[in-house]
This record gives sequence, structure tokens and C-alpha cells, in this order.
Amino acid sequence: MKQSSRSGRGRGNIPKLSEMEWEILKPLWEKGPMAARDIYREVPERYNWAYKTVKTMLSRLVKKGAITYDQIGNSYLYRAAYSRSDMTRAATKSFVQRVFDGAIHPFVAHFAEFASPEELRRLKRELAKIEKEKLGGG
Amino acid sequence: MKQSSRSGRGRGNIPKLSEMEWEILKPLWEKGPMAARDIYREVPERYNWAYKTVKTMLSRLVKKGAITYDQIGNSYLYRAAYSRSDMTRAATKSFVQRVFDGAIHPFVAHFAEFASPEELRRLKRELAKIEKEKLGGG
DNA sequence: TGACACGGACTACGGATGTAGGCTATAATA
DNA sequence: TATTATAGCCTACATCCGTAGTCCGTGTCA
Repeated sequence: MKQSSRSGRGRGNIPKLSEMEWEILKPLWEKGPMAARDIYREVPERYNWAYKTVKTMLSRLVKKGAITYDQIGNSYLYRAAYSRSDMTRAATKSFVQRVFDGAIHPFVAHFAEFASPEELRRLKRELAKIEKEKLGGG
Repeated sequence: MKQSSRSGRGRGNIPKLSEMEWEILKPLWEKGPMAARDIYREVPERYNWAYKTVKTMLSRLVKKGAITYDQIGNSYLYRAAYSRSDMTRAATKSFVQRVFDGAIHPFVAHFAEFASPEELRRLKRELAKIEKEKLGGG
């Protein structure tokens, strides 16, 4: 099997991200490890954050274990501590639990209302694939 | 006029519920308007809340416009201000936006991993239905 | 009528969040 | 070497959230 970055044990302790913290993690997942200044540049402009705000978030994310860093000279190179997969899986699970009491289909039904036809098709395809894998003895 | 649980305009100002607040709204949606004491009884035991905690949540929910009440004698009969549909739709939209940047299929792919085969089938069915409605000009 | 339980209003308090600012060391530059 | 722009570290501060507690009025039971 492949070794999907820490995919095993301890799913329970993946830290929860606050709304804004996701915006810090996204660039890290998409472009790999980065310095604070670069993350700052990657954050969507619409948030209009001060650089210091980004720095604060980074500290808090380190503290809660969502990111780690390597020191390079006198600055840090931050990197996500968990894969985007693991993080979104955990967040989704908790969201679905909270809002839908664990049943996913109402969630999808709702979402599907504002999904494009293309996305709906894609979804069906994915679902079929997953179903087959499951039945096939995954 | 009849009291069309305000399903129309103003979707944007549906208040956000905190994690625990969902547990107060659920009984209200499922069983209709209730007094504080009854809501207290309906909250899942695992939370082990004091009655006062429920009261605090109710006040906050009233304040943020998520529930309203009718005074009956010297006590209140609380009711949800928005339908469960509207509330979950809003929450889902914001969640998917934040975590998946608006694209739901990666989410489903992840979640489907721990969905039961039965739920997967249900999902596919719902999707097909929604797709047909969309194409049919709904 | 007096004692009490229950109701709502207001208060409490620590931790998380959104949003920074100040201080100090250091790398780069003049 | 003196200046300056950054970097990281620590501090700030209003809100929200989870989780109650206190205070006071009143319906109820004895």
C-alpha cells in the first residue's frame, strides 16, 4: 500500500481549524512549504489582512499542531502538519455529524442545489467508483 | 397573512450557529415549539448540560435571531426562526466554501469512504433526482 | 400566608478567534 | 559601522463560546 502521510492512527487528534485558519493552510497544501511573507502574499486579497495577522495565525497554528516549521537562517519555513485529505476528512466528519446527525445524503442533496451539472456528473462518477471499490473488497 | 416561516428573501442574514447551538435547534425543528425545560430534556445526555446552560444558549439564540418565542404565562415557548432546510443550506454552503473552495466532489469522495453501501446508494439516487430536476428546468 | 421550585434577566470566567501592535535580533545596505 | 527592513516573540483587546451561577419575581403547595 501507499504511505499516505500519517494516514494511520490518531485521527481523533487532528486539530480543528478556525474559519480563517483554513486560508493559511490552503496555500501551504497547494504550493508546499513557505515563509510567512509568502503565505501572506497568497492569502486572498479580499480578507485584507495585515502581515502581522498572518503571523499571529501562524503562531497559533504551530501551537495547535496544525503546522510545523524548519528554521532557515533567521526565518521559518512553514509546512502543513497534516495532509489536506486528512484535514478535510476530519472537518467534514465533524460538520456532518453536527449538522446532519451523521447522515451524509441530506448534505449532498442540499449542496447539489448549487452545484453545476458538470459537478453533479463528476460526483456521480466518483460515487460509482467508490462503491465499486467498497464492494470489490477494499 | 400566513406565517410562511420566512423562506424567501434575506438568505444572507441567517445567523450562524455555534456547535452546541445546533443541539438546541434540532429538538425545536423535530418536535416544534417548546419550553426551555423541555428543550433541556431533549438535549442528548452525552452533553450533560446544566439546565442553566441551556437557558444561556436560548438567550443567545434569541439575541442572534435564530429562535423567537411567545410568552405563555410567565414562561416562554421557544421556536426556531428559520426552517431546518434554510439553516442547513446556509451552513453547508459556508462550510463547503471554506473547506473545499466551493467544490463538493472532493468532499464526497472523502466522506464516502466511511459511508455505508446503503448510504452510497441513497446518495446516488438523490443525485440522479437532482440532476434530472436541474436539467428539466427546475 | 409562608416556603419553595421554577422562570427569565443579568453576571461570570477562561479559552478561542479575528485582528493587530510593540520589542528586539539580525541581515542587508549605505 | 550606522541605518533600516524583516523576522520571530510577546502582548492586546473586543467578541464569541462553553458552561454555569446569582438575583428576583411568581405560581404552587402546605
